[in-house]
Amino acid sequence: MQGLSTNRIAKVAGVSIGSLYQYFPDKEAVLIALADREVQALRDRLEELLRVTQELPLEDFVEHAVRGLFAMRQRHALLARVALAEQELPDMASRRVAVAESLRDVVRRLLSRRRDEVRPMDPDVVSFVVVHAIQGNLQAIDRGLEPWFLSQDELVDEIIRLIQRYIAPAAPGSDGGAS
Amino acid sequence: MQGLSTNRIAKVAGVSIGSLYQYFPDKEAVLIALADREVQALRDRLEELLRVTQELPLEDFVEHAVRGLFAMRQRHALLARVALAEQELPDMASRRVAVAESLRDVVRRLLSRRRDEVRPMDPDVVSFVVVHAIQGNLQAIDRGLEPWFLSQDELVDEIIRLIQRYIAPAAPGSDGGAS
DNA sequence: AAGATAAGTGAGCAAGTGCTCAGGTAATAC
DNA sequence: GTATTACCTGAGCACTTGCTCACTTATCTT
Repeated sequence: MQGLSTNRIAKVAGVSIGSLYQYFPDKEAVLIALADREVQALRDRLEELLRVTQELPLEDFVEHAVRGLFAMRQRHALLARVALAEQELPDMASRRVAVAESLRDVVRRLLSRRRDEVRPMDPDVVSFVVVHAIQGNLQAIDRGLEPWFLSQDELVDEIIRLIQRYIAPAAPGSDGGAS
Repeated sequence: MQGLSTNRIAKVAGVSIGSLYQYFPDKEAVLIALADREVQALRDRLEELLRVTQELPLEDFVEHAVRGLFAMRQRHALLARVALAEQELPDMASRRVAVAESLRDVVRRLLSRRRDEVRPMDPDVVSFVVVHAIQGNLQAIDRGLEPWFLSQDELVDEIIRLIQRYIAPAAPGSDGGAS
């Protein structure tokens, strides 16, 4: 599994496989422990982001938040790696769900604090869409999918605009009125 | 590699591994052939989507396009599966890039045809952001990440709204003026 | 008919995986 | 010293993987 074998993990950790298996029942437990450590760090960062952005005006707050998520994503490459290995490790899936929930929860709290500055919305639905719209773009960026003529900065700027326009109070004319 | 072994592929295809390796030099070639077939089908569907939506009013067109992409994604689960295996197969990465480019290209053509109905935009940047915002959400949905209290339909509706608000002509008041 | 060419087969190889277990080492107790 | 206890080690197991190659089968030629 692409350089995440138990033998390699043990070697990198500086112990023998024997020792590794004295502390963990199986490989899944090892990966989960690794992931949980990352997840905790990620949660701490999110809390900090919440604290830092809550005093900013709405526009800057969105910008700050998106840039913060971007920086976090780059830093937690290991988590992404481990999460990918999830595929066949069932208990891993729940961790991933938990991470997504944390993210959505933060966004929901961020948005509900500014309830009167944004359009009326269902916070659950909106936070879901926001989080995964951002994630899809960040994923594309750090997969190297952006074409050579677009810089990362331009794209991040545009993602910020996407979110800003999405949560902005409804434009007067062109509202989608259909059920 | 989770049920995508050469032996299994051969069995499913109804031939022996020996025969498989008479036609393909190695596993990567097999996967690429599988992927290319899917990619072609996907491209055809995209062209059809372009044709079908071009007469619709802007709102319906966005809705139709997003729903179309959603349906496509579900149908091409194999491609996603193979693309995941890309991880360690270098030549696979370029196929994935090509798919992303096709998608962006279609969106760009869709948008540039309605240039006067939407806000002024850089078509490359916008199509990138649109495609990957949608992809991030669809991915989350078919990873089963949506919470139990949100239905898929609600989410798809909201994704549609996200795109509509993003490409809509600028609202008069709250435009992001900072460079 | 026999011979030549092409197409297909699957046991088995080398390499890698997750994991075990007989044995080693070091500290403490008597 | 000898036991007891605690931790640690890595050769090696059972298994899966991508891939090979001696061999069988089918098709065509004369």
